[in-house]
Amino acid sequence: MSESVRLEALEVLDAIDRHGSFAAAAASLYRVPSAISYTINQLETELGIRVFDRTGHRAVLTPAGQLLLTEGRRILIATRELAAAARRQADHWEPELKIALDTTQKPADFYPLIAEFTRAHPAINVRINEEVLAGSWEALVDERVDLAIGVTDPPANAGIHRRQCGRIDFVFCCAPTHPLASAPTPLTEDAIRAHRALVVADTARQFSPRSGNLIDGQARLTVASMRTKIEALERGLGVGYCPTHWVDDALAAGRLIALETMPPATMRETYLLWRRGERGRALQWFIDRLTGDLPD
Amino acid sequence: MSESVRLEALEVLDAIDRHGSFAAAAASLYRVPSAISYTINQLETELGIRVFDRTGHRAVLTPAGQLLLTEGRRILIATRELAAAARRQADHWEPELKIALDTTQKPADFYPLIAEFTRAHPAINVRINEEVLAGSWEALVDERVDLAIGVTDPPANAGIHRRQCGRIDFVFCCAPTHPLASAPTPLTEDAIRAHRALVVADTARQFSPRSGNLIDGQARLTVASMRTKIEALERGLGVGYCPTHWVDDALAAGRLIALETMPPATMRETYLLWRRGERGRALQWFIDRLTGDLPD
DNA sequence: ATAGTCATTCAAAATAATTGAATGATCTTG
DNA sequence: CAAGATCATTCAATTATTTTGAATGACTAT
Repeated sequence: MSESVRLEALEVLDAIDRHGSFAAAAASLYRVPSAISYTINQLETELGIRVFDRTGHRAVLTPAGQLLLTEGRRILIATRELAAAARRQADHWEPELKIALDTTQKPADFYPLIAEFTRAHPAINVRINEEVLAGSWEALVDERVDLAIGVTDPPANAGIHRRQCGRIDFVFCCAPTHPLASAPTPLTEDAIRAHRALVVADTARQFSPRSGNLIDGQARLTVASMRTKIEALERGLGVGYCPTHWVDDALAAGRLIALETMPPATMRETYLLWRRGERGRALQWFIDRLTGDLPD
Repeated sequence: MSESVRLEALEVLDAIDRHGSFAAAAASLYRVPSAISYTINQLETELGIRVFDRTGHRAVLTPAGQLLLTEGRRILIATRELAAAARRQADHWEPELKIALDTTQKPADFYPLIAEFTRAHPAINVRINEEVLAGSWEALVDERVDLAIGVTDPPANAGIHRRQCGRIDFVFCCAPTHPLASAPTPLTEDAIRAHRALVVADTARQFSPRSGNLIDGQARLTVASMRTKIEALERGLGVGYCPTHWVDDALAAGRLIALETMPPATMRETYLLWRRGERGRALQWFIDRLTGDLPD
């Protein structure tokens, strides 16, 4: 009456099924057969149903017993996993680590690191969000992510720890067919302003969107990611600054051309950000790796 | 050591969280506070971790304890649902009823019946497959479904129970723009053979496909369902027999025209089929309803 | 037929859970 | 700031539950 199904009973049910009889199950659990009968009886009276059909020599599962067995196994597994997860959590290994990756970073550059982590810690889930400009910072503050990688110009905040983890050079690009491609360089702001800028949308939800490398008064085409921005640049839909490592291939293949600007494209430092006080070991693992040998 | 997490402990954890303190939880469980301490201590020693932080006045969950609470609640719910499902199963209410609906039947005709059933038995899942010709029968024999509705010409089989549940009239149809539309009626087999037949593909996987209402030597266009067949007929892609209730609208709207044939279209009886010996109450519910007042 | 296996029952023994009183720590409130 | 209230823990005693072991009857295989 207190609890209708006890894990103990599900455990016994599993043992009976796997060993073929009450007696064999009893042996496998280092108990006596009557103890098995007792547990199954208790289960049956509690549920008010028959779990085994005893008309024959050996007891055989009823359909309801079959259901209890198969679904019960799921519950047993979930329970064991919960115990393991709780122990890991107590050991400061998070069950899940959520990472915001700034769109200036190429996700593929991080795959080897992720692969290494998941190999070492198969039970810990890793989730990667791609974020733009203030999006990473906001996600961190809102506790939607635990670590932000590759953020440029993070605001100062006492609750957020930062560490420089690389630098990014930008280059002004457009398609070879774009009118600006044949303009005299270095390009002035006025020359650029006459053409549509390709902008990756800030993923921040609440904070006022920042704009990076942008000239006031310029028409914009806003896209969702760096990858889309570069595709749009290649198709001549606009112009804009891109991280050099994102456009190396396109520049080498002639799908884009680089143009000097005045003032020149600024180099920016990229930061690793995490909430001060968070001491999860998975988080620490990534921080150590990313500031030890810089992936960029 | 025997079981690392007991449902009892998860229950207590839940009560502590919901009532705010060990003392309040004890009251809600009609036990004494020390019993709560005992259970939590047992959980902690079992897992080898702290579940509550007792530095302050009142005990507060550690991150690991939080994990145990939230995930543990899922397990408690799953366990209660399992108990309920086992009782229903023992009461001969199947956890799920799988129905094969022959393509000669319009699914919409059965929605009210399904709705009535799911309203009366919200916990029982209903799954409907649409099947063609031998497909329903095969799905039944293979135990992929429990009930087949609207099957024509079912083979005799000792293990399969059948009951007539309606009849279907067929009518030979084509688009008004189709060459046959202006041919002299009744159409002879030779006249029909010259034109492509629209055929719904038999969904049987192993048994040799049957063909319904088909003349040998006729070119075919095979489609996946009666709905597709009628759409293809309307677009003049072929000719063929259709159940009258499927094409009423199209005939009335002039999108299809009906043609007499010699020999004339045959009426077929439709059957309800289920495996002999299956006595589930959900199955019986549908059998009773479908043979009580015929939905067709 | 007979020896072996199987599940059950029941009383006894062993184990586990619960209680209640005592304790110290912390919070509330006047 | 002191007094009273609330909180969680401990420990020995009590109560409840589980496990055992021996006896029993039912079935199987040889």
